Amino acid sequence: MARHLITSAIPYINGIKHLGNLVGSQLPADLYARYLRARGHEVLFLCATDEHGTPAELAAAKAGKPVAEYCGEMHDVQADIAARFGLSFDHFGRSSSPQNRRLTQAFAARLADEGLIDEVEQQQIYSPTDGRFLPDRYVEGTCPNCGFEDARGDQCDNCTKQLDPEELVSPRSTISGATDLEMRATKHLMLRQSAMKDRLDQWIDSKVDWPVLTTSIAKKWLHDGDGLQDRGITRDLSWGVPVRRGDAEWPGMEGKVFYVWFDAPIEYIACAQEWVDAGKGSDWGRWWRTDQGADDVRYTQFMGKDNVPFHTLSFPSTIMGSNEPWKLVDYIKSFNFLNYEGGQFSTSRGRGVFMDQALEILPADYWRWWLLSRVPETSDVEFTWETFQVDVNKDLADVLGNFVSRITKFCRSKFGEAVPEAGSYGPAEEALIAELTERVARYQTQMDAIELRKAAQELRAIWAAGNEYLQAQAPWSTFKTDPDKAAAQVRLALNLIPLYANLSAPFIPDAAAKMLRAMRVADMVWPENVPEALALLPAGHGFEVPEVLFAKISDEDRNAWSERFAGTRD
RNA sequence: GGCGUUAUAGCUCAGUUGGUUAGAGCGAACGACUCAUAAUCGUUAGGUCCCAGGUUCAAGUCCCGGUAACGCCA
Repeated sequence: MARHLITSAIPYINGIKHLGNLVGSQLPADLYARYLRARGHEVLFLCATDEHGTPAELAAAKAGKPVAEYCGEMHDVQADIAARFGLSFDHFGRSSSPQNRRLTQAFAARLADEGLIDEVEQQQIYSPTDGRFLPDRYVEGTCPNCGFEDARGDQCDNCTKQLDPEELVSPRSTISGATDLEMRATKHLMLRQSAMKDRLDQWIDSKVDWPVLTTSIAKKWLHDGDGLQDRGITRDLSWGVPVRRGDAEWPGMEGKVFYVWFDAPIEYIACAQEWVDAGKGSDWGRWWRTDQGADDVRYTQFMGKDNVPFHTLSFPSTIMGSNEPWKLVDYIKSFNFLNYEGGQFSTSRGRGVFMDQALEILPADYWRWWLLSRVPETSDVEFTWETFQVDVNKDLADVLGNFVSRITKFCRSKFGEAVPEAGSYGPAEEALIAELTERVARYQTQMDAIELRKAAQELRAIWAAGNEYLQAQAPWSTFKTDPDKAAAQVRLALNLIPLYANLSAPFIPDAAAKMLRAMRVADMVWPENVPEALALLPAGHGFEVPEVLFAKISDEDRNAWSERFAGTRD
């Protein structure tokens, strides 16, 4: 038994995430966490909402609420949806927590003490009326390119030209409408990532078993152009972690906050503290401090490819640069993007399926299976309603669901609702047991390696093996000539159900639970020994024929959903 | 405009450090079975691995050029 720390990239607070966000981090992290727990490992699986920054302020303003209140509400909404998707976080924290505030400020102080923070002066737009500096998105004006009057500070929505806010003709504040804007000098903190370059380079080079997607992105940022650049870690906003040097004031940094990308990954650590403070655990140090036992922990991070630079370079800069005994990540599993019907999922345009909508139309297991079995591991992957319908109907309804249905109903009609006793296993049964032993071993190997598509493929083959066995042995024919032999065949086939449930639970936890309930098995137990696991249900053990595990998706449903999710979010 | 990614069967995707007849699932055709959610099981067909060069005994795999699609950035 080992200890595994697992974190998923933390989703941003402003709104409900779509399936592309889900499949890129939280869902595969959950699969891995569930699998490791099932194998008897000690797991701490953490996630949180990423709450700071301008988009949160804008979303709160749009909702007409104070930003803290807005974030609190959205956190609860996201936590609820995550739970309904079966995401088994040990704690779902918040980057705006007091724990994260303290920790972020402490890290900044350490980095400054280590000489890894520079103070630099920059010119930025200031609004005397609002009494604050304005980030790009808080400035609007006339586009210098096309004359559009409501161009934003970062981009003109009319001609799509990318802009700098000072280029705008007659710029105004979007907060107050004030037009008396001026350029003022302001001081910011830069994290000297360039000074960490060689250490990071060696570290990344040592990770020969990491996915190519992860290391290639890291190396590109390390070596492209002038190499790894220093990064501003402060912003002129009010919503965020106030810039302080530990417990002390930071002269010249009054009214500023840390940049969201500085404090967000630190939340991985703070989240473990929140977990303890919430009374769910007793010791976070043994997970995060190498001087408190965390050297024994294997730490795995899950994220989409857009997050890789921050997790391979920025956050490690913070950890390494502190020269304190913090746990560094052992393995970074990164994913490509999921596309939607020939284009991108789009939060702003409401294109694609969002987590809440997904659960309105189908149970979580349908989505979990499809997304996890085709997770974008090596390239971007395309979601289409047609393939979703075909894949889910085939795998879940026809192969797995129908297997459970056919064997329980056949047993009920010929032997009653209990495992039949007569007969004994012959060569065909031994061959099936041997095949499954081999396949389960392969399945475990793939899961251990976090090769998720291959693992799903093996699991599908394990399901199909039951159908192949029944088809070849045909107990419905055997029964006419040799009822005892048919009884033995049925006994083995019934025993496949709890085996399948236990193996499948990381992918489809709800259906797995239903299968075990129908077979009157109380606990999930991983089949470490397949022959023993296939003797779990003794002769005479009662069961029920379960409800249809997976109803099929009809063409009408598919067409209706395809239309509903094509354009704007309803 | 700059940078990057991708290009393999009708569809969605695998193809490990270059090494024998290029794989899977779905879809299609045909057959078997009739216990089951008209489900299952088997067999078969289908590919100039985008185009054009190059390196090599050997290229889907490496290099150069082109084309196309997509993405990112200022």
